[in-house]
Amino acid sequence: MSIPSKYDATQVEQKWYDYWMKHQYFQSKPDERTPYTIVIPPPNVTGVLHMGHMLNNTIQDVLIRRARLQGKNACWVPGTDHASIATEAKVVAKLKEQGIDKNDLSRDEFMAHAWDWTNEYGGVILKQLQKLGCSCDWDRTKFTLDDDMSESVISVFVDLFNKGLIYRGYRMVNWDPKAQTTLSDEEVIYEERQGHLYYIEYAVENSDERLTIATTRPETILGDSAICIHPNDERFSHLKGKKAIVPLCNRVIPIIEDEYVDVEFGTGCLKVTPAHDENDKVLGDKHQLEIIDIFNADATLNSYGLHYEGKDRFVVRKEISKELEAKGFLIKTEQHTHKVGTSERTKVVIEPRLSDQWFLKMEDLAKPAIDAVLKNDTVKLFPKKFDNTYRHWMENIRDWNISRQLFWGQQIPAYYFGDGESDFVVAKTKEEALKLAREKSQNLTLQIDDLRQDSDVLDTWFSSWLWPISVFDGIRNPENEDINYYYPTNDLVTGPDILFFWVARMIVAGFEFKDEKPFENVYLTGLVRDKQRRKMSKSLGNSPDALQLIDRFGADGVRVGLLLSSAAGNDLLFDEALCQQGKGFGNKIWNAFRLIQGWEVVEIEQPKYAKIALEWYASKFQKVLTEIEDHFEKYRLSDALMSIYKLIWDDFCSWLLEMIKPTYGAPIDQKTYTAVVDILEENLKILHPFMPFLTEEIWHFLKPRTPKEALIVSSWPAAKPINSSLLENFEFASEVISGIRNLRKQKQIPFKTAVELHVINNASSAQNFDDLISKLGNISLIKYTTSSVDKAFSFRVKSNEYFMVADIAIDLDAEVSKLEEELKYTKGFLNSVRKKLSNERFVSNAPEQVVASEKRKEADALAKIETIEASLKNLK
RNA sequence: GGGCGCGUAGCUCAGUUGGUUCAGAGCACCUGGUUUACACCCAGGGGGUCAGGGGUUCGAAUCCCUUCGCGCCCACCA
Repeated sequence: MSIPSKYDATQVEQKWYDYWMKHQYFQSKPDERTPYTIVIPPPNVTGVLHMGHMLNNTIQDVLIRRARLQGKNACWVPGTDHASIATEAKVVAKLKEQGIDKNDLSRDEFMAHAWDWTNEYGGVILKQLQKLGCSCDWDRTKFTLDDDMSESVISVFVDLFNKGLIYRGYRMVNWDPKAQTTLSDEEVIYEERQGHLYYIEYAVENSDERLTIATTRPETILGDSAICIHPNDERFSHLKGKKAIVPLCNRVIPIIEDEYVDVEFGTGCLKVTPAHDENDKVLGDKHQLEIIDIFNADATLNSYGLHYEGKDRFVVRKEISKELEAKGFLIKTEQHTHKVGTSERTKVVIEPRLSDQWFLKMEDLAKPAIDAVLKNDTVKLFPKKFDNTYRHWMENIRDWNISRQLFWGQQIPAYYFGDGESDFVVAKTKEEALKLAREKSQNLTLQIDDLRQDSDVLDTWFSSWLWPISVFDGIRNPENEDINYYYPTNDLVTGPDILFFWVARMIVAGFEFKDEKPFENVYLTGLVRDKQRRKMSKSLGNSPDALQLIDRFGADGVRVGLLLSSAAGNDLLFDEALCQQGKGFGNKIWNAFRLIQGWEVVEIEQPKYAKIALEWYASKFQKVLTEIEDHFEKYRLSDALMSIYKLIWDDFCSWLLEMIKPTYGAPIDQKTYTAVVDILEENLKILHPFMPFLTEEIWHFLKPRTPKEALIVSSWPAAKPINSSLLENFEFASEVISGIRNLRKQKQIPFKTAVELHVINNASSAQNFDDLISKLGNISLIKYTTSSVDKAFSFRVKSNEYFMVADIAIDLDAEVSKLEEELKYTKGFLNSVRKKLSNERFVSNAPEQVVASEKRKEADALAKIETIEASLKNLK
């Protein structure tokens, strides 16, 4: 089997993904092992892979692959979300291109189109996740609109309704006039906008007086049903009980009093439009005002709009302000900055609108979910700082508006049987509904065709909040094998932007429907931003094409690039250079492997330096392994990766391989070779979760393996004892080697010129590294001595002094001034230490060990001064 | 307006309970090195009043106060 000199990711990655699929390593069925379960945050079914997904799913794959290596029954459930409004908006847009207006279609016709679209584009993203290397159990792929998933949703709705937690309400909701549906509060994005404050005069009835109000929305005066003043505002007290006349439509409205009015703002006098503002609605209810809705569903004006009927709200705003000005009602206009709610999906300004909606009471449901996260630590958020955000939201939770005026989703299972809106029943099926309706109406002649199902569908999140339960069919069959085995799941990896939409609600659903948390840990990733800190988005065009990145750097390279700088919860400033670094890392390992593979192995004695080097690496590996475990424990994946990166690059390649490497062309002994291959294998195991393809490729090149012996299902290295004195001694030896290299560079002594090394004051037990020092420093002789060496370059490591004897002329003056410089610094250092030690309060207050360490510093400094002075004497 | 968090090397960030792993890492930068796995490389190096000011302490990047700058969440005054 010939080994290519360059690693070609594009070839290799597809090969191994196919191999993994073929041998079904991703599949999971309940068995006697401990389960480790992740449910994917289902991406939108029509979505395409973007940077956020890449980050998110790389993290999940790292976790799942590590668990698999640890011998757990790893199960990663993939799937997609029907994303009601987002998908429906896309379908509507596509139909429009074909000249079809959604409003001309029946529900069934529209759904047919939507399913066509879904079947055509849906799941593209799942294929893309495979390119990234995601080891999901694809046989378990779920879609939130699958029949079984929908059944679970409907059954939950019925259940909550029967518990009295779901109710209908005529409420002010966020209306998206473009999508013509309700939005949840979370789907409304407030943006700071430059607007105007219009000052408009209203005539007071039966009087010459005029009253000025300030508004940002002059078009809504047509829906005014009162003027409101503050009861204690003396400027207006004479108007109490009087009436005002709305300009243009000349409607007579009462002047009411309420403490809600802020006397400082505008004119201190407020117009009340209960149909179009939430606060005004509250006032309207309190004072029993008429509700005048002046808008159609698309935010054009209706018949209350007089001659503006049919025109858009913003057109009317301009025109009506002109008309008001022309007729003398508009006194002035001021610039005014305020926040405007816009639709997350369609970007249009949302319209507060009164309508009949379905709500879920949240307060009681939220209680166990609050305790789980904030009191019992049953569910842990990483990083912990999100606890506060979570608390704030959960403790101020509001009822959840779960109905949407769309087609794409689960239709609300409420059936009306009379003329009125209040004559309805809620049931899982139409047949059951009929039974209930007959009972309720006492009308046994009711037929199935007399039932009208509510035309709204459920909010998308009303299906995804069940995700960790419903993917295992735990709603319909609460005691099935899967749900009992896999639930609760272990880790959830998602963005903090859906902490409330989704994470919090899943926790609520978990306790309500399973009496148990849905997952133990929540890893909240950061948002992926570009180098200018802008959020990566389609509209900005600053998001790189995910698949193109994989083509250029390999999935392994991209995975490493993403993880290198993504501490949990911190935003990630994506930079392609990091993918390049990831790819470069792969190349480095590939070449280390080629080096090892190229050696001629013979039965000769193992050199001492190789034995000690291998012993050292064994301990070093263990030390780093415990660090890595610790990082994983804390979900610090980028730290874990960086530890592995440094272990492999620095310790394995730069130190170990250089130390054991035979001279060019020479063979290597069998013992060392076997040991270094074992070491490489252990390295591959811990790297595999991060770089699955490259590691699997090398794994199979190292030895012939059966499918059962594939790296993906091998084993995570077990912890072994660490020889820490060996590590310390190596540390010392490596400083000596650095010292030699440093001197060589300074004095321009090339490596191929062998030099002698004389050591005085030997205080280390690192002597068994001498062979290595000689090898890596090209030292012909190491001599332990008691006196300074004449005409030699020197350096110090701790209290040892090293003299490098080379056959070249030395610059005495330069050596002297170097030593004098060092002497000066050391004396200064000694002074500062002594100053501290002479401070009585320090000596009496500081812990013993701190004082002791200062004393040690003092002694070390004194010794150092002594040796420097001796050297100087020698040189002069 | 209410709440939370941040400001450490040119960049991105570590830095647990104040004290020898306290000033660190990766990248970038500078210098030298190509017959010998890798120039996607090797070796060496420079670089920070820990945002500013004040306080507590024997001792502060770390605790407290304050100023400045930035981010996020919640509520939204017409």
